[in-house]
Formats: sequence, C-alpha cells, structure tokens
Amino acid sequence: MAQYPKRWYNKEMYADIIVDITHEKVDKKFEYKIPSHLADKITIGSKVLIPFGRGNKEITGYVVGFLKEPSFDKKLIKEIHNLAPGSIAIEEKLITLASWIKEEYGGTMAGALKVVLPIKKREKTKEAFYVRLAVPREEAIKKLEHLLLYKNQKARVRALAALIDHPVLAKEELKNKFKVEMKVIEALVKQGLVMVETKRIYRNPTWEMEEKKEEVSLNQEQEKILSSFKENFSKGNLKPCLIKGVTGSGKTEVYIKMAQEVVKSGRQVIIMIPEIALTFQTVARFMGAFKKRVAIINSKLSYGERYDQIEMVREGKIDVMIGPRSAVFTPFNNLGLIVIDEEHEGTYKSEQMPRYHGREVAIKRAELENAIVVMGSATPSLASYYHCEKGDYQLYELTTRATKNLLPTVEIVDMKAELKSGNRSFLSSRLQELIEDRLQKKQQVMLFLNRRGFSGFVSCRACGYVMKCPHCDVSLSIHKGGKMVCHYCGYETKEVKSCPECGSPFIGGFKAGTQQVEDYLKKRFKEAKTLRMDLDTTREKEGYQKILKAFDNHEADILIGTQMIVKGHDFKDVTLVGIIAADMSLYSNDYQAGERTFQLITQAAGRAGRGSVPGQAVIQTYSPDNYAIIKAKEQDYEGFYQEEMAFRDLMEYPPVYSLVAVIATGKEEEELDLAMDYLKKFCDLLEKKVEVRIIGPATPYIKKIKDLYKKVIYIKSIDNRNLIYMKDKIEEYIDLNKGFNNLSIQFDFDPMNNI
DNA sequence: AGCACGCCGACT
DNA sequence: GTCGGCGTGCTC
Repeated sequence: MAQYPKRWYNKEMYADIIVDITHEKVDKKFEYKIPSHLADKITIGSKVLIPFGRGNKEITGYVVGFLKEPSFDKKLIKEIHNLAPGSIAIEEKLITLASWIKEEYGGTMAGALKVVLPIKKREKTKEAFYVRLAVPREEAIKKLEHLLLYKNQKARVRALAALIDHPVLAKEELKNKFKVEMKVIEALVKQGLVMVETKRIYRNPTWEMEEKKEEVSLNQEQEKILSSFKENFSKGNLKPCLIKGVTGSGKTEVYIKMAQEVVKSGRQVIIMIPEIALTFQTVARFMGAFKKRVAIINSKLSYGERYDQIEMVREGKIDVMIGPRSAVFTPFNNLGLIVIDEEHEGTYKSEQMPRYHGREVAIKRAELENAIVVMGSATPSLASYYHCEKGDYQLYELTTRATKNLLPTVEIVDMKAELKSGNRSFLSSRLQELIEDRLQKKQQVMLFLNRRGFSGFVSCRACGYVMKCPHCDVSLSIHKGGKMVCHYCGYETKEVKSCPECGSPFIGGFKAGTQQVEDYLKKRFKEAKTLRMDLDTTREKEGYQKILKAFDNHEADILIGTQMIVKGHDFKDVTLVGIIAADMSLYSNDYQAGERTFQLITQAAGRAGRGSVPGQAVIQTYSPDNYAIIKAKEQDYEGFYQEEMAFRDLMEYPPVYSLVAVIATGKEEEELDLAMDYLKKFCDLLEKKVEVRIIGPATPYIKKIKDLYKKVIYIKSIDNRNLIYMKDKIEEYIDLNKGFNNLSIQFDFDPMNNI
C-alpha cells in the first residue's frame, strides 16, 4: 500500500499532474517543474494552474505525485504557474484518497479522480445545446443543393442534410452520428442557416418527505454500545466497529444516536446504505432527528439535484449525508463518522473500474480524516468478522429484537424426499399446508426465490448431488453444447446423463423463476391474491415502492420475489416466509456461495414475525445437510463462520488469502487468447519472485458480452501486497506490450460475483 | 477537450 | 498565389 508522507518531497523539483480535462487522450500524468517559490506550498492533491498544449493555454490540474528526475525530455518540461485560487483543503484529502484507490485497485489516476471528486462547478452552467434550422425547410434544401456543388463543404452538407431530416438535433448527436464539429455549426449559424438553442435542464428537488418523529429510547444492549462508542470517539480511539445485531434488533436507532453525538461535536456524518434499502422510511427517521440538515444522494437523482446536495454540503448546511457506495466521497470538511448499514451487501463493491470496495474506502477515508467507521449487519461479511477476530475491528453485539418479540422458528424441508413421494411442484407439502393456514388466518406470506449468483449448476433432483470442480470445489456450470466448465481454472468435462452418486437420470440444470412460481400459486390457491417483485415488475419508476405499499395495505396475501424483498422492509402481518430453492445460490460457481446462501436465508427468515405474532420460516432445499443451510436454520452465525472459514483457509480463498481477478476483454477471441497466454507466462515468471499462485486463464460463464470476449486469470496470495505488486507489474507489462493495445484489462480484488 | 498544423479545393 | 474549410495529431 503506497503511502504519501506529507513532507518528504520538499526538495523535489518535478510533479506528476493530472490535467483537468475529461478525455481519454489526456487521461495520464504530465510532468511539470515546480518553481522554487511554490516548492513548500504544493502537496499531493494541490490544484494548480499549468500551461498546456501548443498555445500554452492555462488550465488547472491536480498534483498526484513527485519526481526527482523527470522521465520526459527536460527541455520540453514546462513550469507550474501557480496554485489555483481557492483550492480547498478538503479536495486534497479526497485526492489522496483517489491515489490510494488507484494504488489499491488499479486503473488510471484520472479514473480514480473521477470517482472521488464530486461534480465541479462547471457542470452546473453546462446547458444542453440543440441545433435546428433557422430558415424554412425548402430554403434549406435549396441551400443544400447549392452546397453540393462545392467539394470543400462536406461537413456542412452533412449537418444540413441531418437537420432537414430531423428538425431538432442535440449537439452531441450531430457530433457522434453525423461527424459534425462545433465549429461547422458555428459557421452555419454565421450564415444564418441554423440556430442553436440552449435548454436549461430544470431540477426538481423534491425533498418534501415527512419527518418521522419518534422518541428513541434504547434498550440495555443498545445503550452499552452507544456509551462505548461515545467514550472511544471522545478519546480518539478510532478503531472501526462492527455491530452484529440480529434482524430487527434496532441498529438504526443506535446509528442515529451515534450520529447525534458526532454532530453535537461539530462534525459530520455519512450513512452508507445498500441502494435498494434507501427507502423513504430510513430517511424519514434521520430527518426526524436532524431536520433539514440531512441530504440524500443516489443514482436516481439528476445531475442538478446532486449538484445542489453537494453545494449544500460545501456551504455547511448539511450534517448527515445518506446514500449508497458513492456517498463515501461526500466532501464534508470535518467528517467524524461513517456508518455502513448492511455491511455484508454486495452493492458496496463497484462493478466498474476502479472496482473499489465501499467498506475499504470508508475505512481509508476515516483514517485520513480521523473519523470512525461503524458497520452493522445481522450477517456480517466473513471479511469483516475476520477483521474482528484479528482485532482490527471492535465487535459489538445485539442479541435481542428491540420490540421484544422472538426470532422466527425455522425449519428445513428436504425436497429430495418430496420428489420421492411424488411431489414435483415448486412447493413442498409442508409449505403448502402452512400457506393454507395463513390464508385462513388472514396473515401474509412472503415467498423468496433465491436466484443470486445463479449460473446453471448441475444437480441431481433425486439425491441432491452437485457436479463440482475437482480442483476448486466450486460447482461446474453447464454450457451450451453440453460441456461442464469450472470458471476458476478452466477445467472442463462432458455433461453427465445420470447422477454419478446415485445413478438417477433426474440430473440437470435447475430452472425456476418468480413467474413460474406465481403461475403455480394461482393454480394451487385460487382464492389468494399474489404480488410479484422482480426485475420485470420493478422496472417502471416507483414500481418497487408501489408493490411494497400494495402489499403493506393487504392488497395481496402472498408476495413472491427475488433478493430484493429481503431488504429492510418490515411488514407486521407477515408471519410466514418460504425460501423456495435455498440451494440456488449455494451452487453458484464461486467461492462465496456458502456465505451468500447463509446471509440470504438468515435475512429472509428475519422478515417473518416483525409484528406481534411470532414468525415462521421454511427452507426448501435439495441439500438439507449443507452447513450453510443448517447453520442458517439454527441461526448460528458463529458456527457458520467457523465452518466457512475452515473451507476458505483450506482452499486458500479470501478472506484468509487475497485473490485478484485479472479480467481481459477484447473484440478478437484469438488475439485475446494469445495475449492472455503471454500474460500467464509473464505472471509465471513473477511467481518465482513473490509468493503468489497463478490460476487460469479461464473462460467466464458468459464468455462474450456485447461482442466482447472475456478471459480471466486469478492470482492468489496470503499477502495482499503481493497482489498489488503483481497488479503494478502487469500494468507495466501491458503498457509496453503491443499485443494488449486492443484489449482492456481490469483488476477485481476479492471478486464478489462470478465473472 | 481544444488547438495548431498542414493539406486541398476555390477563387482572384 | 492566397484564403478558408476540414481532418489529424498532440498536449509534459
């Protein structure tokens, strides 16, 4: 991990600078000389004015590093003019954070800066440009015919022809689709043929949410955590904390109290939540405590709305920012606390370069700003719990539900036995019986179909046997053409016709969707009203909220859904939760399958019995003996953790070992294969120098997306620093090697989903 | 991105 | 010759 001590570079003469132009062509470091009068004023993160380009136009740039000797021709190096006026200290810290992200996760500095820096002022005044004809259409056609006589007016012809076809065109469209540059349009404007309209994009800041006023009183367990937090915070003991609290144990109340404590001392708070859980109810509770000093940021916000939120933060009008992963970059100037709710959630990991993990970035940012991180979950990620065990994090526990009602009772149904007794439907007779009962009692039911990470594993419906890779102990995925493939090491074998364990012919890929389950329910329980919640039914705006509201109002008796129904919604009349195929995530083809299954079952079961009537949960599975399922039934996190860690340790998987996926994509399959073979050889050479293990190259489950082929090399090491070393070397190697010119390489540390 | 350079056709 | 439009390539 690269460190940037604050003063060692005082004697240095040159600086690496990222120019403030968002374009791939200039997406790299430029070397500048530091004039002596600025020598002790410039730090990493400084915003500086530099001459750039042939015309030496003065632009701004960010200092990201220092050099004793430039690698560029000394005669061509220019001098930094000055520090940019009004460069704020807070951005310095965020840029330091960006350089850490670049080091830790790979990619370009400009890329990391883009992730970290909030919207700049310029964006606000940026208006949308539209071009339309300024003369009648007939006249334009005449003019076009006239222009066609010339050979040197091609761009104007293109522009005019396009505008004759389409009355209004956006500037970007003209540029990308018709290859018309702005200066051509300007020329046409001068001739009076076209006109440019600017349209202001109006924002609608609709934060007229109701505050939820509640007198928060904490129980003993909650109080204990709070007072310990207060003491640590005031003493500057800033070790990250993990609150492991059973579902419904009242973590949010604790967060609110902690936040109030921090705000009281004049500092600000970031609340990170998984995007899907950013509900109105959560926000309303914080607004009850902090009134209008709460802001929200999420992907549904327009640029303008987002800009307003950040502007309010800058002006010191906001104390608490609530938002998903990206909220960690909120430019508070005196950050005191970062809360990460549902810490185990996969959405904290970015899917794009740089593929940072929100939790790790939060901890780094807190370290830079002397703030404290508090995480919470009913089912902590193995990584975090492992940190607790090693003493990196402070562990707190909440063992009782805040409302004093009991945790749901959980039972397992063996679907193999169902098959044997002739029931080939989605629902076991036990679950059907219980649904019947709840329908009679006018209580509600949630059915949960676990499709996360589902990737076509092959299992036996008679004995539950699952085809696995002999080398990696992850399930094999079935491909078109009947091959079964391991996506870690590339191991391949032919499809089996009968189960190698029991000989049954009922072996094959597992297929079930929410739609099929709903259809079945409608047939089986004719009198019941059902609601379905999955990607299809929530695509429309507010679709998600609508369905939840409808269910809350008892417009349906049964709610069927994928993982999205698991998170953060309390329906007090739900007394039965059915988990239809608990195995689905268990046999997804990556090493985190067990962890995810345990989390999903525990969280799903936790939805039952949030009101006064005790809840019940039924787990349907073909693998009733699997420890993830048994431990979830017993609601025994500790037991699960021990078993799962033994597996990770044995197989050398995270969090015991570090793992990085080097993902290469390219248009030509052969070119990609060849390059990856070279890269593999290069890695093998390094394997002798540092302690790493190279696995692959393997072909991912979906080997081609949008005409891009994909290949992956995995690298494992007991020490994450070795992987960072490998990443740096690989980046150097692909930079020098022409064979990688048409390929893109991404690094994914501790990859979350199957690649 | 934005600018200068240099090519090429049109016009005097 | 010279002017002006337009594509290209470079920026420490």
